[in-house]
Amino acid sequence: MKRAGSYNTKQREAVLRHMISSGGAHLTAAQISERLNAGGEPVGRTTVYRCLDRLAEEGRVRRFVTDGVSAACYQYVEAREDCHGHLHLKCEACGNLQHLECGALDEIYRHFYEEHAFELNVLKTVLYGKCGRCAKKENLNIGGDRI
Amino acid sequence: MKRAGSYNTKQREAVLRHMISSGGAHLTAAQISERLNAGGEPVGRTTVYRCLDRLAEEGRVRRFVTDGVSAACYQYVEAREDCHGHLHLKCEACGNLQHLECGALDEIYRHFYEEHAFELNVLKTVLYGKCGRCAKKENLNIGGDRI
DNA sequence: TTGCGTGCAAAGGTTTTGCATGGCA
DNA sequence: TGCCATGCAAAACCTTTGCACGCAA
Repeated sequence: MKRAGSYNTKQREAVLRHMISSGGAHLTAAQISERLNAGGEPVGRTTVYRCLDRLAEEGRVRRFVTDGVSAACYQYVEAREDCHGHLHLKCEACGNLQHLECGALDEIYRHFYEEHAFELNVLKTVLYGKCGRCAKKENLNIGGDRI
Repeated sequence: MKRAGSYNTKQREAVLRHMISSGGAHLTAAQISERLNAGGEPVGRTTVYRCLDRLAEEGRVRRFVTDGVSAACYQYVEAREDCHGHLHLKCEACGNLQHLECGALDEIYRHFYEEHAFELNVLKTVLYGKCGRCAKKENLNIGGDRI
């Protein structure tokens, strides 16, 4: 599964291990680098980018972009690829990105596929809206505009 | 529908007019600025960004991010009222943007709202995937990758 | 030894911000 | 007149690249 002529290095292992141990968390390259540095396994930002690039190429990690301004997020992909995984919900108010893991999603997929002949790409799709906390906050005090 | 205390300027009109006349094309801020300059209606890049920000806020324009490295694209959104409660499906293969009009959507909204406390923003959300035509095509001849 | 990997610094690109000027109402 | 808008330059930001050095095999 390894690219021919590639070496195993501590840094590469550290990055992969950190992705795995973070579960399905969304991490930026900078976060990964910082955490590894704090954990006593320093890996430069450049190297983190390069490792993630390769991992993404191999399909072990997926890269996604929310708004294009903040940094890209990387997420570990469970070995099982054809499990539907999950959708992502991005709150436009607080910027929080939340995983949506829900049994009803299968039904939604099926609906799009059967009724609209559309194969939803879960990896790329991000749903935008407002999370419960922010919606509540906005109802309490009107005029709290945020980016 | 205008923000209170906003002025109409030539630049803002020029940007909006250009978006409208470009149909549903995907344009970057730089492209818009260049074309307007070439057309004798100079609008600075900064201003283009600010106009697009506001138009996106008003829902008249949609902002797309492809990879987070190249520039974001902006696209004019038909201002029809009957487009209000519709999701958009974007085919990653042929690029076609399809309006989704379906009674089941209400149920989906309600599901997100009640089960996940998430208010879906229909204006900004685009579902990515593959339309029926392209999925069928891909099954016939393997290896037709497109961006 | 060979050649890939690493990491610093710098470059490249997009988007935002500060600030003085100009224009709408 | 009072704001808001504009646009230049510069900043902020993420990501990539050049290059010398280090390390895996």
